[in-house]
Amino acid sequence: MGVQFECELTEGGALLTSDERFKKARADNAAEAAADYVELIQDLIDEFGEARATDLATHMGVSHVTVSKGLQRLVKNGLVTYRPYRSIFLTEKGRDLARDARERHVVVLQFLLALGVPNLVAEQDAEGMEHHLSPETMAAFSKYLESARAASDVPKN
Amino acid sequence: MGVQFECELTEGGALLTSDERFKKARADNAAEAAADYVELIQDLIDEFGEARATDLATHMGVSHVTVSKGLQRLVKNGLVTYRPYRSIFLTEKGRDLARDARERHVVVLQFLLALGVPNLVAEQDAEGMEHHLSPETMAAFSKYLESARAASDVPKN
DNA sequence: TTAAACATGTAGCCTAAGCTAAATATTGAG
DNA sequence: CTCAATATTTAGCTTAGGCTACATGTTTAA
Repeated sequence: MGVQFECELTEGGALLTSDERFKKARADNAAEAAADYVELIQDLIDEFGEARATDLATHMGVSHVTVSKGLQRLVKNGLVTYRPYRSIFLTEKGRDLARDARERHVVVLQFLLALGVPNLVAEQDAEGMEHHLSPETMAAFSKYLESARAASDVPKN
Repeated sequence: MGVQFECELTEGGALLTSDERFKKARADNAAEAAADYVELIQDLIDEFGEARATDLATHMGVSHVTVSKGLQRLVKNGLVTYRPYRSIFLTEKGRDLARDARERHVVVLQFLLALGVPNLVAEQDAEGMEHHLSPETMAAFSKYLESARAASDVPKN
């Protein structure tokens, strides 16, 4: 453990100060909830043509009150617009974030499935992981997926 | 998105209710901080023979006050014992958790490195991911690691 | 041995994410 | 058109994790 610049991290390099990992992990946490919201909102819109607060609460398994406060925060952060008792809309920024989240989700999920992780577990883990992956790791996952597809040689064509 | 039991999740299955993923992700968050603490405490003990609150603060990049409160919670949860102004010790339970966290960390890190993710990024992402992986996914990572090692044919013996 | 430096702790504040209970607004059936 | 069902918001509480400022305990060096 202990990030420190160039050492062999896996064999107990000296612990240095203020590891960036920790800060990163913390900062991510804030963005995570927002990403979950916009992703689900977009999904609901795609599926049913609109997203309502109650639907969000149901799907996320939290109370409608929690959603109400969450939405207020999304509005404050410019990800969402809505009028009381009306449908929820994503802003440009919100749609971008949703698209991003979605793409990551798909890549991570496919990757786990390709590795042989069972469907349900893969879904859960993808949800847990997808907010914590750097572009580099996402790229590595994609690359693996491609080579795995190539290896199994045009599965169905 | 949308977990729902057996469907093809990757091609927009109908969104069902109260996806378990969300609940899981939330519950994980609480345990995550604790795991980070005990892992770092164990590392400091291994490295320097003891762990002090200030060291934790420095390494985690938070204030000593935050650590103070964090430690109080760890004590409350039976992971740690310490006397004011003295070294911090892990309980049996704390050591178990630390060992677990450590093993997971190593596997995830090795896995990412094997996939070609650069060292520093792999460290960061491992930190982000390691608390969110099911036993099944951990097993899949291990399996991949083994076959990767086998493939590169006894790299150095 | 005592004052400075260092380590810890406490008070009090913030945000986020959760909750229940209660108020209010909208919709839809009679 | 009105009343019940449904949807949303507000108030107020909890826990967790941050913070600064300040208080207090411990070490150490002159």
